[in-house]
Amino acid sequence: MLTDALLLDRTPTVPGCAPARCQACKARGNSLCAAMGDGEISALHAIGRRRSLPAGQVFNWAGDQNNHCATVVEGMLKVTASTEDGREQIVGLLFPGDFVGELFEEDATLTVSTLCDTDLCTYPRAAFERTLEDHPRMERMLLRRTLAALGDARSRMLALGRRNAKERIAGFLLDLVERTGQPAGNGGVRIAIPISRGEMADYLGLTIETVSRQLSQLKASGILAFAKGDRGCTVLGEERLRAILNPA
Amino acid sequence: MLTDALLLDRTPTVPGCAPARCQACKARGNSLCAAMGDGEISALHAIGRRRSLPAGQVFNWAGDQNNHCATVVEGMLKVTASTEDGREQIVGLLFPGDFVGELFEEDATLTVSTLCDTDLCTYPRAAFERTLEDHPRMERMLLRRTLAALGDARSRMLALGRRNAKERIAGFLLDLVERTGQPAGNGGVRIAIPISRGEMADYLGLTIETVSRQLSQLKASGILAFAKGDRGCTVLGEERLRAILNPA
DNA sequence: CGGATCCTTGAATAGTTTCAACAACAGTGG
DNA sequence: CCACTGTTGTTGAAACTATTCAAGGATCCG
Repeated sequence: MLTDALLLDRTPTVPGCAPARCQACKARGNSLCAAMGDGEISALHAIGRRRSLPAGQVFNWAGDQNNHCATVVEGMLKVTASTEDGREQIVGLLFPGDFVGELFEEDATLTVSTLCDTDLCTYPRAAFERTLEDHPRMERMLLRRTLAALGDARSRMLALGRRNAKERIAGFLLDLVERTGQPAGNGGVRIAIPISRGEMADYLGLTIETVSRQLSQLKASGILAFAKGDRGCTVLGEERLRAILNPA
Repeated sequence: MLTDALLLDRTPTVPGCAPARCQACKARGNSLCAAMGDGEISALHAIGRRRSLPAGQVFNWAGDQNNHCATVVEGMLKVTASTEDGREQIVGLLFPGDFVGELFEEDATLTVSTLCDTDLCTYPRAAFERTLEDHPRMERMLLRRTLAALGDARSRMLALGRRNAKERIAGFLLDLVERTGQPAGNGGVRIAIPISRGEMADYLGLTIETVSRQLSQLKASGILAFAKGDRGCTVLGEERLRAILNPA
């Protein structure tokens, strides 16, 4: 699975009571806020501030003081861990509605940065943690999300520890099919690849060159179709991808 | 194989004060139960059953119905994910006080099994989830643990995706120093290696042979000392291990 | 147009796995 | 008691996979 997003428990809202910004928020339906009634939500609204970041910007550096957390309103972010000598591993991707930040930690251990222009609803971490205490439904929602993220992390550990390059690429593409797949005219599935080759490599624990070579091979064998400079592709052989991911 | 040695403690609940079983529980101090007062804890006690498992026993198979969760009272377990063709990756280790199980999932995706003789306090998952709802302090404790497990998983993703064999071994040994290290006479640190070479390999995403070779090399270079058949070793060069883990 | 970034491809290299053999040890049963 | 078997760990050699190093093409934007 590619995403931490979890759709559940959509509390019906009563129009007219929630602050205007929250009412109009695109992420409201599947963010932590979904757990809050219109009355409750003003507690979060009171401490939250909207912030727009351009693509490629860092929200928080590993090692810095961990003062802020946030909800993704629109856009995408990556969470990266790195070795001292600069090797990077993307340990998570964040989509609208996802929670951003490491709670209960004085210093950040991970770097969070935007993959495209992104809107966030940010909160001071301390204030957010206090709000969490007062709203068990929100805490429950966060628990479920965290459990989902943990499940995700564990399935990626299997990929990083035990799958070869071709299998990792196949798994990644199949995740994208699930998340962004749209039927294409020729019976294939059109998917968006929202990140660069370099970021794919950082996500999959490979090098840029290996990613490029594997994609070229899939193209040559007719499983995949994509044009140069195209951030997306058409999956023509979904079944064959599954066969690669799970060899006999 | 031995027949399933399964011991059930059916101590009746004593309302009002902590049940005797819980009072005497070795894990009480650092498990979820630590969040509960003596009165509260009887709610958990009411649904909990003690269970002893011998080493090498499976608590729950991936794919099976996910009906039970537990707290580790004594012993150790491993959580493994596997590919369809049988490659295994240990995605977590569990120690006394740790929570066992995947909440809010109908079917288990991971296999949990004992690494040594282990005592658990098991709960029916549904009943546990209900109890969780009634006890926000317990839920908060579980959230913190889950966040910690996620942080752990992410640092292991970095290791699996970006570190070579020697670095993974060094990191693993340093973790053990932190967790089980005892000063040894000669200025070194004595650590227990609680798992077999094969399990180390499954944990680190390597093969048995590579683990064995790397350990032999560390021994040859005087960083490590261990005898054949010894499930433990003495770290003589902790600083040199750190230098391996974080090369310039 | 020039420079920067991203992607692709080739050749050589290095690191890990695979395959194979063997030693040490525990438990089993004759 | 001793062979027999299965498990665990070690070591060597060969094979393979992914990385590293290197070069060139494509695209975008000033």
